[in-house]
Amino acid sequence: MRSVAEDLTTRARIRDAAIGLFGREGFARATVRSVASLAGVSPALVIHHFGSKAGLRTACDEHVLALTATQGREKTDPGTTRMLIQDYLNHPDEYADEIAYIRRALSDESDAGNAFFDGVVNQTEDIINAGIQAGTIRAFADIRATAVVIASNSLSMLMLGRHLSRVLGAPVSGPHGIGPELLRQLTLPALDVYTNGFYTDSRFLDAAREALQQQESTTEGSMPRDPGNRRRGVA
Amino acid sequence: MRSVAEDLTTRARIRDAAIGLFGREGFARATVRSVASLAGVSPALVIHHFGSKAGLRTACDEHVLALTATQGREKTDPGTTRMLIQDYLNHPDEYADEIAYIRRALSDESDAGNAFFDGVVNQTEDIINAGIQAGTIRAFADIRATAVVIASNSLSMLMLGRHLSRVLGAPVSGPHGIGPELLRQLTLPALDVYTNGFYTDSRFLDAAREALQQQESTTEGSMPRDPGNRRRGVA
DNA sequence: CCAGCGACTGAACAGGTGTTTAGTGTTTGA
DNA sequence: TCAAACACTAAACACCTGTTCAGTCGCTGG
Repeated sequence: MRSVAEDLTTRARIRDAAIGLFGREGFARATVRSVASLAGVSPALVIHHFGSKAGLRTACDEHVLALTATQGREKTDPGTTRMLIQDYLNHPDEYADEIAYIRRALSDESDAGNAFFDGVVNQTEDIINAGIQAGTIRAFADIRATAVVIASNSLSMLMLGRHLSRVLGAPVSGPHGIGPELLRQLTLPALDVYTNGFYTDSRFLDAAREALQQQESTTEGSMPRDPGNRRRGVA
Repeated sequence: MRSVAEDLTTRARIRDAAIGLFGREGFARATVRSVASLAGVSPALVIHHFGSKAGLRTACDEHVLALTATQGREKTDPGTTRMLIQDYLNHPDEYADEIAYIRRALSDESDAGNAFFDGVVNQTEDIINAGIQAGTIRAFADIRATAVVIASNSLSMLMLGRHLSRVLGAPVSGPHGIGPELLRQLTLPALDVYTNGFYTDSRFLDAAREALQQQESTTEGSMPRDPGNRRRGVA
């Protein structure tokens, strides 16, 4: 849920205007002047409060990240998730700016985008582990990689929302294009694939497994196998 | 495969430099001057050849779109697809600029991005139909929506490549971040989900179906059901 | 031979950019 | 009560942007 208190500090008003504008136009195309005029202040005041345009961006990053972190907790509980989704379906516009901003952050490869993606992957991994223990989710060989695949699939709707809506003829709502009608059309097909699979049998999987093993044996040890971020990589 | 003829027209050199720069920096941040210096010419010549920066972008759009259209044909044949993938794995750098450019076009919601996405969805639909007839792919209720889901999932790797590589500790190669090691790590988990599903049974699917039917009956007829682009939407 | 044409450049232009500066009032705290 | 701190602005700054202009070079057809 979301409190709609509109008595914000000027600083906060500028920041929110920037979040909306950065999400809609991108960081490069949104100007300090446009942010200022949207917030109803002078350009100089924007700099006065945030030091520079980059500083404003950092403040936006931190704000959006803090918001999503609060909502991200306890997502392992399916009830909470459902509540969040229903809340979104009832008040799509209130989240629109932040969603669009996150999409931009993920595209621009900013630190905030990195942190957000890491968080989603870690949450997905938690959900998978909980689901395996509850017996609702299959016990995968490489849970981390599976979490990455699932997280990536989920975020594709965020990244490509406008395209999905356009192709399916659903109304393109908000700066991200994800409206209730789009969710209505995609939920069952997506869950169907996740439940019954896409292929009829394991032919493709087996072929890929063999191909990879073959390649593995020919290039043995040539890859320096960086362990990387394979758990808890949040900044 | 790809011919590596480096005796290009100046016009083509400028265009290729622009494709690389637009993909790496984005259209707004890449300047005419930077394109010119990368191509080794004066800024004025860029305008002389393409009329304006927007004209240059249009030329890049058309060029990349033409390239991908050639490669997109006959993807229904699994052999062709495999050849393309292997070709990519052997020469990842040659495609890097175009891949990054397409990623940008999909993000910026340009006409080229729209056309590209529509093409991918239509090809996916063709593949599904062929697979259903061949018995390798399940016969889905809503083939179009399923194609959208699958296409969107596939393109998520393109959109989020850098994040995927970072989280999995795979080397971030090229401006898009998709390297052979990333493919190696994700192929089996992805195919596993597509083959055996993600959930152990149809509990989630059934719950969603019921929830949607319930919602359907309460909001009956309130939605203006635009048929939209539900087939062959390429420009 | 040379007029004409296209590729190409250096310099300039107008407008937009982020940022600074000097200066408003207005609040606050001793 | 007065000075310091604050929120805020108009105007200017230096720089960067896309684009134009005048002009040079080299080639090519008559």
